[in-house]
Amino acid sequence: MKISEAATASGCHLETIRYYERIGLLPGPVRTGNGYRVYGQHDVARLRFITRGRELGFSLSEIRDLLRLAEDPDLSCDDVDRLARHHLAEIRERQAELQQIAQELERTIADCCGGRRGTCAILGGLQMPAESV
Amino acid sequence: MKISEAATASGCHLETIRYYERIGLLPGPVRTGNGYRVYGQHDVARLRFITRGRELGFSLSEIRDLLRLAEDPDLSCDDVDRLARHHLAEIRERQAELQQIAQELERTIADCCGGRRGTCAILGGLQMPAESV
DNA sequence: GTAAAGTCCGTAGCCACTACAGAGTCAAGC
DNA sequence: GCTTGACTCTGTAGTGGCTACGGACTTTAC
Repeated sequence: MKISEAATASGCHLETIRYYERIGLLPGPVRTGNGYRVYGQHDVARLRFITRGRELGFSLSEIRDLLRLAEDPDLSCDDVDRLARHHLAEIRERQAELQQIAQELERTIADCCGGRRGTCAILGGLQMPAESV
Repeated sequence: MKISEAATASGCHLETIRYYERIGLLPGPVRTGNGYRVYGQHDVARLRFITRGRELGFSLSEIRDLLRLAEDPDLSCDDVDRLARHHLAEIRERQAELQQIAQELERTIADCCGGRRGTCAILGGLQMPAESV
């Protein structure tokens, strides 16, 4: 199939497919006589793996590791498990950060009296350094 | 004060201060005869405002808006409030996304039997497109 | 035969910095 | 006065993960 079909089949943007090839995440596919790229089911599966990994918040370099692990049948999946757990821990951390940000924002918004500039609690809150809030 | 002192006082990285100046977020300061930048308390306050806004997850362009609103005393703070609420909504959205990702990751990790590659639930889960998981 | 759509490649842009090179300046110690 | 080291200046390039564009070529549909 051609690149646009591979894009549709994998849910991956056409230009992104070329980008993945450029950075070596996707092997360069077979070409037709005119130079057009030709993809097979295996490529689509790989693209879906990458896309799904991105959706789950893995970085491309983590996905590169996962792909390598997935393609070496001699290794146990301990490394995969470790990578996934590490990533989960990072997500949990990010969640906690966002929760704190949300709470601070909510408090500041609640303090806003809707009045004039001088009394605006939102702008006032932004003046303060983090440790004093 | 010089740029390194302003950096210390504001909690903003020295190179970042120059960057903010370059993109027009911070007005170019007075210079001494030798070309060194000289900052005052007002600049430090502005830098703190920016830094704090970044900590709260506002983009630089949102912060630009907030600064403009903060500096125009004729406007009521409704716009500030609206911006903050909009931002909060985005954070809540991002939290929900992360929660879903975390749940999927946890489920996949739990399904992992720690066995061989062929039965690895983590890699298997990554093969699937999002809508089928 | 022609027009539209698809593909190619290379490059530049996005955000929010961060880092570096190479030059100039300043303060302290000898 | 001279050296040393710390500081500052400017401009540019790198990061990640794309996305968009220009200009050339090919294919497809009518």
